[in-house]
Amino acid sequence: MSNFVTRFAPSPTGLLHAGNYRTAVFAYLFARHSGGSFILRIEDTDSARSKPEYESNIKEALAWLNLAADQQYRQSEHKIRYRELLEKLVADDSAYISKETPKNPGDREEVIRFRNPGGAVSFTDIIRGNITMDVSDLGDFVIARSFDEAVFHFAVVVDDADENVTHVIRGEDHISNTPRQILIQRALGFTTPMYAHLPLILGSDRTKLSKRTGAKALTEYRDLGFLPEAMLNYLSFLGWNPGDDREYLSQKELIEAFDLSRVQKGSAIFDETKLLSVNQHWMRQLSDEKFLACLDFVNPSSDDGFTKSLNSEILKKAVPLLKERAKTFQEAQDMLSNELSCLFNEPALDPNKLIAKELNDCPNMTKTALEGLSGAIEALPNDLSAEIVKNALMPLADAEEEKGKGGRGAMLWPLRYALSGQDRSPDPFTLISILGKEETISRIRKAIAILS
RNA sequence: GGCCCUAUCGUCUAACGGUUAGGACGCCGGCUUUUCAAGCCGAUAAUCGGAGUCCGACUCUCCGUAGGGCUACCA
Repeated sequence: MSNFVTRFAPSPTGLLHAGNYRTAVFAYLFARHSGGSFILRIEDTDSARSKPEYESNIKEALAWLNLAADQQYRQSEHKIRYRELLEKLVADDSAYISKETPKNPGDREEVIRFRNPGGAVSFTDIIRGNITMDVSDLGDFVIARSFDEAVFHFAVVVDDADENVTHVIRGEDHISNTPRQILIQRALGFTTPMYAHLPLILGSDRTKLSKRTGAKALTEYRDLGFLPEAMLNYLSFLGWNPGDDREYLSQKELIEAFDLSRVQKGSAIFDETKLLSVNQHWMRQLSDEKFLACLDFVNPSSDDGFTKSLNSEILKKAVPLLKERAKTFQEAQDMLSNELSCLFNEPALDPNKLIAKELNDCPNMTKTALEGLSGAIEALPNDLSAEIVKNALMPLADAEEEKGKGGRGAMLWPLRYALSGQDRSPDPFTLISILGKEETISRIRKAIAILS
């Protein structure tokens, strides 16, 4: 246990993207690793732009990632405290009420400005070391629009102090804001917390991730059938690594391994391709039962009922195929509706495709091949595995190979096509093991009928 | 423009003065294979440039260059 306190302080003025949540992940990991606490603070001081739906989206995303906060609150709940301290600053002349000529709609005639003492302010950043900035050119900056409307810099300082925040972990875009916040802390007699400014997450255009440049909201990934453990794993590895060769860590392992001293200084580009492969890894870790459950809850907040219409026995057998092919659950659903639909529905066959290319001048050979196959399958036990089927049928295909006309394909292509009706599908042995003897033979008979 | 931060394969990164500069993802090739996917094996690929310091720099210093951030009565 430690007395470390850190926080995630999003503003509910839009849907947050992966870059925002990466900050939450690091703060959370830091808190849990050190046995400290993690606060969720909703920064809704901009009442015009803050929306309840954005706040609930933030909470949904955090719940999805399994980043539980020890405490949570909104800054709008602290107005009285802000007013009290604002009045104190004005009373001791650290701040003053300033007459303004409004520049933008909504601007006040009077605001509260901080009396900037100027000079150099420096602080130590855990990730970057010492940073010094001349604060003079900031001028007397605005700390509140009125006594009841504190502005970001002021509210942050007050809350961090009141909540005993020891470590401010936030994006690098706040480095330039830090000196003025330190000025406010000094005026209020607060101690300065430790700062850790994280490198930014960039889009493929190498600029800060933003909706405008096409960054998805984090919850979109959830709705696309990504696993939270994959997202957490991927996000943790953006700007940090455990110091060994491990690439896939569970939340528990991440908490154990996390350390701010291994955080990168340079920004990282968000790479969806890599995310996809991490997601595939975690999908494969799931038990078949859990995998099936996820198929119906691509968006965990509601049951799509996707699998209801599918034969459950067959679906169960298809899970290994999905695990090997799909990189998201959305993809898995799509496969079930497309290239794997032949598992559930008898395909329509095109006679021209039934015959292997090399043999298209003699349909009779294909017909005999299918008849031979059908007989061999008939002789198989009822309980089939792809292995058993393969062992039984490959000799026949090899025999065809001996004859030299078209090789194994002369037999295996029509078999696979008769069963799938598709140019691309799993191999015929797997198909047979899933479809079962009866259905397989029925489909082969229909294919033979088409050839006649 | 001013201030600040940053800089290793295409991407995420390892190497905290001494390595043939390592791994992962992707890409490419091969094996396997009727197809697709998977799997296995392999290849290509990087220290931004220039000065220093040092016996020795990816690593330290300085100068460039490039990229990014901030520069609101947004956060």
